[in-house]
Amino acid sequence: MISPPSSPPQSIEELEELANQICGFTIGELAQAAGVTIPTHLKHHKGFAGQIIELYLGAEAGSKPVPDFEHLGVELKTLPVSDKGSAIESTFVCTAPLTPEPFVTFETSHLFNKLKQVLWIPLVTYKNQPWVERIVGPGHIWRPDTVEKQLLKQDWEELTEILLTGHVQDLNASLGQVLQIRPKAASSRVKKQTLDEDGKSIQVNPKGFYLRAAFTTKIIKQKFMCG
DNA sequence: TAATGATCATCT
DNA sequence: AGATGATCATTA
Repeated sequence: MISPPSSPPQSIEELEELANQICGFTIGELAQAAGVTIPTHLKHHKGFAGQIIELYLGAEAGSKPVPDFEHLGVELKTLPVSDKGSAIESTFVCTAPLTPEPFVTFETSHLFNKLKQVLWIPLVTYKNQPWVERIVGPGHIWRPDTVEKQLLKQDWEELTEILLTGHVQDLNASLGQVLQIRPKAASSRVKKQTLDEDGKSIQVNPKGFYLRAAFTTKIIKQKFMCG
């Protein structure tokens, strides 16, 4: 049986090798082999699958606002996909600053820093199957191509402009072609102080950047179309 | 408190 | 069924 590595991968190649080794196993099998207690419901353990994958790929646990494999510049994302290869959920990228710093560009943004290089791990989910049966699919490193980068940049600039000008309250998830901003908090009752368009202090629900499922579906399918 | 890992629940 | 808004656990 397979077991988690004792140290983080030192190169992209090592990371890809680790990803290859867990391909084909289910989340339940990996958790069991690692001696991790398997929760009954995902509702109270939404990050469980992601954390198991982190364990097997040698990612450092933690909540730092930097890529998972900082020394490699690689961010790790698990993505639940249907048996047809479509993303089932949107993908959280990072917290959206309610008051972005002026002069930060897309290229220097926290968001792009995380999306420069992503190791996508598809988790194949069949309908009505328990989530522990999700199968680890073939992982691959993705770097946004010219078109993808331009789409991300457009959306980021549009959304950041709204934040910069204090129109946070006008934001909703329908904005953005490939990116969107949605609530990211323990509940809608959680509030954070910021300023509105007139510079008046207001309280709003914290937000995060998410990649739309249609966008991540294309990324995952590229792997199978181009090899 | 604010960042990480995300999925849940509801509405259209 | 897809999209939007709400929510859950954990760590520093």
